[in-house]
Order: sequence, then C-alpha cells, then structure tokens
Amino acid sequence: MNEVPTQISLKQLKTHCSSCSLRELCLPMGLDAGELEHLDRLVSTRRPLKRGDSLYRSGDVFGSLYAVRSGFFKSRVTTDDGRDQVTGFHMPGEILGMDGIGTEHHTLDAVALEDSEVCIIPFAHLEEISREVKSLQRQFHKVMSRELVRDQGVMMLLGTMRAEERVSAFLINLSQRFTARGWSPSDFHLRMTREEIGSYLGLKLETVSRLFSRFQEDGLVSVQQKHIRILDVPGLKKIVGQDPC
Amino acid sequence: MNEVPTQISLKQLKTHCSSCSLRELCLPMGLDAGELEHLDRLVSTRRPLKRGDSLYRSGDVFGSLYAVRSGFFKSRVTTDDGRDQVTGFHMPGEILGMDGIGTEHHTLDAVALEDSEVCIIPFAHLEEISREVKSLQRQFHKVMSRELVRDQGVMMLLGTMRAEERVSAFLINLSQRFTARGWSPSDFHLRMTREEIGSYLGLKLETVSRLFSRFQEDGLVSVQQKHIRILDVPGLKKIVGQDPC
DNA sequence: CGTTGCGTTGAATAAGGTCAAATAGAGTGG
DNA sequence: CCACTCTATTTGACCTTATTCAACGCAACG
Repeated sequence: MNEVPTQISLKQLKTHCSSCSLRELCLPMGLDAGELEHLDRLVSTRRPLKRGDSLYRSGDVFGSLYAVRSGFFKSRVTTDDGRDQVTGFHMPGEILGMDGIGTEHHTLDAVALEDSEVCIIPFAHLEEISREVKSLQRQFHKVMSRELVRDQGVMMLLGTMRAEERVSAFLINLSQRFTARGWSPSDFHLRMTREEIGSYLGLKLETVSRLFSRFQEDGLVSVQQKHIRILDVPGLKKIVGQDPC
Repeated sequence: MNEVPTQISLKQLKTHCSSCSLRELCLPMGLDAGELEHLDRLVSTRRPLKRGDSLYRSGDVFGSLYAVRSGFFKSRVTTDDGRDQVTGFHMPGEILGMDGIGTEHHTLDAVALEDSEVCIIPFAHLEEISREVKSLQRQFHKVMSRELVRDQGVMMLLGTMRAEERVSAFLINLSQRFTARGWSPSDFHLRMTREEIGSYLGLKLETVSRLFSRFQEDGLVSVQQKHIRILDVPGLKKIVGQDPC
C-alpha cells in the first residue's frame, strides 16, 4: 500500500468528448450525438501530469477511470519482494484504471512517460449513465474486453516468442498504434527506456539494445537513441512469424 | 476463423443461481435475495461437455458468457503461424467467454479438461438486467476487472520469474483456488498435462517434469503422475519470493 | 499383450543473462 | 556558452538456465 498521496494539480479544464479528436479511438467510439451529450456531462475535468508523475499507484483507492488525452503512460505491477514489471504502454485514446474496479483499489502504478493529460471519468457516474445509455454500456464492456484480449497477446509474446520476435512484435505494435492516431507509422520517438521495453518484453535491457543494433545492421530499422525509423515492415513481420528452426 | 459449428448437446436443465453452492464465488456474489431472482431468470440453461470438447473456439460468434458449474477448463490462444499457448485454467465458479465481447467474436478456445458443465449467461440479457440491477452491474464489472488483474499476475510470472518460481507459484495458486472451493488445499489431481502446464508457464514440458521431480526430492511435494500432494507450503512460497541471487 | 499417450531423465546446445567497460547525450550550473 | 554530471545506451566476454534431442518407463486400454 502506498500512503503517499498523489500530488494534486487538477486544472478544471472543460472537456468535451463530442468535439474531441480522439473520439473514435476512445470511450465515445460509436456513440451518436445525443449519447455523446451524456458523456460530455460525465467527463468534465482533465488532469495534467508531468513526466514521471504517477496518475495512480498500487494501493490507491479506486474512484475513476482515465482516458489518455495527450502524452504517454506506462503501467507497472510490483510484487511483494520488490520486483516489478511494465505491463503496458498507453497512448492517447486509451483507458487507464480498470485494474481498480475489482477491489476498489488499484493494483498497478500508472506513470507518465512524458508531460501528459488525462480526462477523468468518475466511475460511479459512468456506471450510472451506462445504465441509461445502452450503447455506452456496450462500448465500455467492449473496452474492457479488448483489454483482456490485449493481455492475451502479451502472454503469448512472453510465453512463446524468442527475444528477436518479441522486439519485432513490439515495434510493429507501436507502429500500428501510432498509425491509428494519424502519426507516422515508420518514424517515431520512443518515450520509454531500453530497460522499460525490456521489462515489458521479459528481456534485459542489454538484449533489447543488442537486438535494436542487429535489426539496424540487417537494414530493418534505423535506431538513433530513442528515435526509430522502420525501414522494412515485411522483414520485421517475417521475424515474428517465422518458425524458430 | 473456425467455421466448424460447435457440437450442440444442450440439455435444458433448470438452473438456479439462488440455490447454487457456487453462489459466493460466481457472478451472484454479494447479491441479495431479490436481486438473485433476476439472475435466476437470466441464467436458465446449462450445457454439459465431455472431456476434450470445446465450449467455444476462436472465431466463433460471441453470444454468451459461461459460468463453470462443474469440471475444469483451459483457455488457449493460437497465432496465425500455428503456435498456441494456454492462457488460463478455469474451475467452478469462474466466468468464461469475456474475450468475445470486444469484437463479437471469440479470440480464445475454451476446452473442457474433464467432463464438465457450464451455466449459459446470454450476454445481451445480462447487459439488459444489469441496467436495472445496479449491484449486478457492479458485480459484473468486478469480475472483468479481476480477470485483468489476474492477467497481470500471469504477465509478471512469465516476464520476471525463473522456471522454479513459476512452477511453485502455479502450485500455490492452484492450491488456493481449490481451498476456496472447499477442496483439499494440499492433495489434488491435476487435470492438465505437463505440456499444458508448460504452455501456461512459458516452459517446456521437460522443464516442468524436472522441477516436479526436484521439488519432490526436496520434500516440498509428492508427485505421482497427476496426483499432487503439497507437503511444504512455506517452502514453496520461499521459492517464489526469493531473490534470484 | 501390443499400442499409444504421457511422463521422466540424461547429455549436449543455444539463447539470454550477467558483469564490466566504454560511449553518447541531455540537462545543469557557473 | 562551456564544462561537468548523470543517466541511458552500446558492446564484448563469459556464464547460467532452460531447451533440444533422444531414450526409456509407465499406465491405461483395446
């Protein structure tokens, strides 16, 4: 349990899902204009975070979900014996905080990897409105379910893939998610360190670094520190798919 | 996508959550008598499965959740290139099928590891009732959230633990879940093969077998084929917790 | 009583991890 | 603006762990 209260710096910014550019990636996905009005009333405040700030920590009382409005987050789980692992990286339009619903306390830490902003979604209120707005209820259930499916993908990655497959799959996944946000699919800035990537992929940071170097030698990517340029998508995909023989 | 329709052998058995012995482990958890009546109307049929039968398969259209009433299941994810991984083992009182909500199609296979029976929970109907019964809505959200938290535990296991820690954690976890069901915490029958355990833990079956043998030598457990007797719980816990140095 | 699937065990091997040293940038204060 | 720090990253050499490959044992079942 973490007793230190998260530093509050809550700007009361008026938020409108109905005019948000992330509408089609986020909770409002598929809602019509009338339904969006309900959401506009529900999601009324935003919270800015500086790089390194925790949005919430393991043990914190759960009260709200958060939609990433801008910036980049990681979520992290810690065991009693002090080991931790990054369990996800989160970008605009994605929903954070669902780990806390089951026990009324968060089980993860969510940390901003760059200056960021989230929309606050008070959970009791979300439940209340989704009792009235069927399509919102359905959409929320879909968001949770997709998170479950995402987790299965990560388990697959951790359980069956070799190091080079993991790193390749990681780059492809980032690329796709960047694309969905209208950013370059092939040219991007990693917000996380090699250690955080390694933690997420179940590898050591040296292994990640070596594989980045090897992919570069093989002409698959160009790596300059945190700047990645993907040169050969089919080549990366081939690495993921290929038989380990 | 799997086009083969699941073989239907649907006995119309009358089910009553309100009188079910798994009430406090399952979806009805925490509901009062009046609220349980709604559930009784919702969950009205059961479906028996033989060992090896699929409850659903990846690609099947999603329509219902399932509560394990008796027996034992595994869920499994398969990649395009034919590799698969066991992502969970499921025992009475646990809810299956939530992977299908997000896309209206299942992404997992759910397979009975022994003759089993599930209660069928038509999902549209569940959503409808949970719009009226607040505590059911809350309970369902908790069930999904706990599944997310469980997945994080598996990621931690796969990402950071050594082989002996994984096997030890696996045995402890089984033991705890058996205990919650009123069965022996220390004496049980594994329904799954070494290969399935290995797949779940991200290990090869030989590694699992070797570790069972070593744990037996060390007096932590007694292993006879699928019959496990845990002799030293603190010893097993020490293996999980200990620093790898 | 042979077949078949599952489990155990040993020896060799390869994939990643560990340890250590060198380098490169980013940020800071003078 | 420059020197200085600090952290992140890269790379090499070596080592540990788990996998691979192979052989054998066991139990259930027709």
